[in-house]
Amino acid sequence: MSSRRRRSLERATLSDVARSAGCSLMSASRALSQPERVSDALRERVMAAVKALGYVPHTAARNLASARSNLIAVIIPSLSNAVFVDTVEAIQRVLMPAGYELMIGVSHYHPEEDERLLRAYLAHQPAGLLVTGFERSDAAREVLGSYTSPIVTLMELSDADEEYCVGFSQLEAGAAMTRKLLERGYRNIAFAAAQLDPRTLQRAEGYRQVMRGASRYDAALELLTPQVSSIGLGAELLDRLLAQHPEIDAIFFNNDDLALGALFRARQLNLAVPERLAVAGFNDLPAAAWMHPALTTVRTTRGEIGKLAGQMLLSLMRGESPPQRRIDVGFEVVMRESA
Amino acid sequence: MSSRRRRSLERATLSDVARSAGCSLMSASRALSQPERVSDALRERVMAAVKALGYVPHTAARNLASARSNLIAVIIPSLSNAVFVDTVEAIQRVLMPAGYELMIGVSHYHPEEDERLLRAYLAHQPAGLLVTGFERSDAAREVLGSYTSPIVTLMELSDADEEYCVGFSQLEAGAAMTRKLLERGYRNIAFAAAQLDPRTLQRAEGYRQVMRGASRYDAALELLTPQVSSIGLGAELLDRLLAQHPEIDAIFFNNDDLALGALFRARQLNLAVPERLAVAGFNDLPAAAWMHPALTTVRTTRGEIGKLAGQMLLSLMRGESPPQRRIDVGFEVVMRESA
DNA sequence: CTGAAAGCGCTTACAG
DNA sequence: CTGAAAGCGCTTACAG
Repeated sequence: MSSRRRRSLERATLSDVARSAGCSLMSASRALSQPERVSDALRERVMAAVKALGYVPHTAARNLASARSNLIAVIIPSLSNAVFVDTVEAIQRVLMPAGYELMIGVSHYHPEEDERLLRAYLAHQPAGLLVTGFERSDAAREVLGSYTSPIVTLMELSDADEEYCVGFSQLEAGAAMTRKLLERGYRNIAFAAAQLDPRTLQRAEGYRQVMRGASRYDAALELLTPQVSSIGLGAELLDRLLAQHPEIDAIFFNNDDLALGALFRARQLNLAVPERLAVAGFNDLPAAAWMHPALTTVRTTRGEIGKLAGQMLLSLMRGESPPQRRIDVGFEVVMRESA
Repeated sequence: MSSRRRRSLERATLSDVARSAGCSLMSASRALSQPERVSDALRERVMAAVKALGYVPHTAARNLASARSNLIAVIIPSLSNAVFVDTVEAIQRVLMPAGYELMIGVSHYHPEEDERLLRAYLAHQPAGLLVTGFERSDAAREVLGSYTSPIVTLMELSDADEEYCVGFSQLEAGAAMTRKLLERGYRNIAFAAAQLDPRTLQRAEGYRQVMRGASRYDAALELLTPQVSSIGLGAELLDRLLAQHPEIDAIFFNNDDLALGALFRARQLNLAVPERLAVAGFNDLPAAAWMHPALTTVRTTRGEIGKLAGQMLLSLMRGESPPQRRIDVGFEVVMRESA
């Protein structure tokens, strides 16, 4: 009668089901959650009532009452980047069959967004949390501090070795590609990056260390821009780098989108790749191998990262302690035609 | 004392906050949700307690008590397809500032997944629902039937005109590109598609109608495969089509990934595009314009779709009736070099 | 401006 | 195998 009652008219509750099945609320509850602990007759009556009323259980109420949750929050910086899509898909493939539901939050590489999402998602009491990388604002860190369920970090490896994480050394990957480029004889190797998220900067640091080690480091050959990565931006970065430093003989791009753009631009400019200019990328997206020349890049196993992180979280949520706190999935430098 | 109590030790509740602030539970509640209706002194004490205890409100409890929800469920078939990523991003941009949170579900083009997601998400009592297209299983339709909050359908337009939807006529888009190809003088135009979701089939139907109208329809030139779209598959479809029907002078691909693959393959085979074979795609992904030859394709405004659908949902959730139930955002045939 | 009580829809020990 | 009661964390009318 009160306006609160009105909702019951709109959607059936468990107590409607119980009434319709002629049993108590809690028998109805049990028939649904532990069907084997209930008589066949009761179970059938309840199921019939569920069907007749179109009953859909109220997850939030269930979670609240049971002090459990089937929600997993995963926070990634971007969905436009295929790397994270692959990771999320893999996570979903292991967590969904286990009865969990994913809440996917996209921070767009903004620390404030990251914090906002963390706050919003933790307010849902997720059973587990998957975050990308270790860097976050103090406020975000504080929010995380009050969270008591398992957390697994994606993409990066903790130095501290006291956090659960699945990833690879971004610095090492940046270093490895730079080393290869030097081995191939390139001397004036530029590094071009956008977005400037922590992983990009770690790769840049890897590049820097190797270039310094070879006494070839020149800060002017580093082009870092906070803009969003895109094919068009890659083309633009190529233009800028070559205009200012025609001596450049190779460019190592922070990701494949940028490198693809550079390859397209080189073609427009009739620049011979890799003879005049070598181009390398990062991630090995599907298009990389198909380009002409085929793109030299670093292959990352994000599917593996998602899968292993999902499994680690699963075992943590079961209260087990996983064999390893930190899983290094590695990476692979793939030399193709462009460098 | 009981094991139930233990949770309170782990995370602060509103009643902990109230105790710490020396006020009633409901004053604390009010201080948080309607800060202006509370004295400055009280507000400050409550805020201090919140901070000190690291209190995070329990969204599920709030939603349950208030019979409201800040959750919006959106169900899309894929995240690997940039089209849906763009759509979701746009939706998020309008709904998030309004205080809503997105639950993103990916059905992988499987009706059973679609149904499962619908069931799982509706169990969270979302304030609104965004779904992709109209086709779904009977079971899914039944689940939807019990849902009483607003629903807006993305991508397609309803014939019935009794549903809320934002999209464009996929059939018309397929027809328009086919017409253009005929105008350009191509005669043996093949249609190649993967995934075979409803929208793909509608585009195929558009192609069919136009080809029939021109008395050029040949069922053998339609290559439909349920496989997942990818660049590699596009290359493969080109091979198959040309092997069986060398007379083909143009291929209209169901999406850009496929068309890109065909362009790459054509280059490997030294096939002149468009002289020997014209290639057209669908969606106008970023790479399309950069290819060589640049890809002829159909530009779809998924950002617009997401934005308008989000706005429509917003006004429906406010109880308003939006000016239009059905918004046609159209499409644009973009003729470039490949056809 | 502030508070006591009831209730959101469900589950969990505890009895029988 | 089944049920009455209490409680999950919060908000909502209703009083004062």
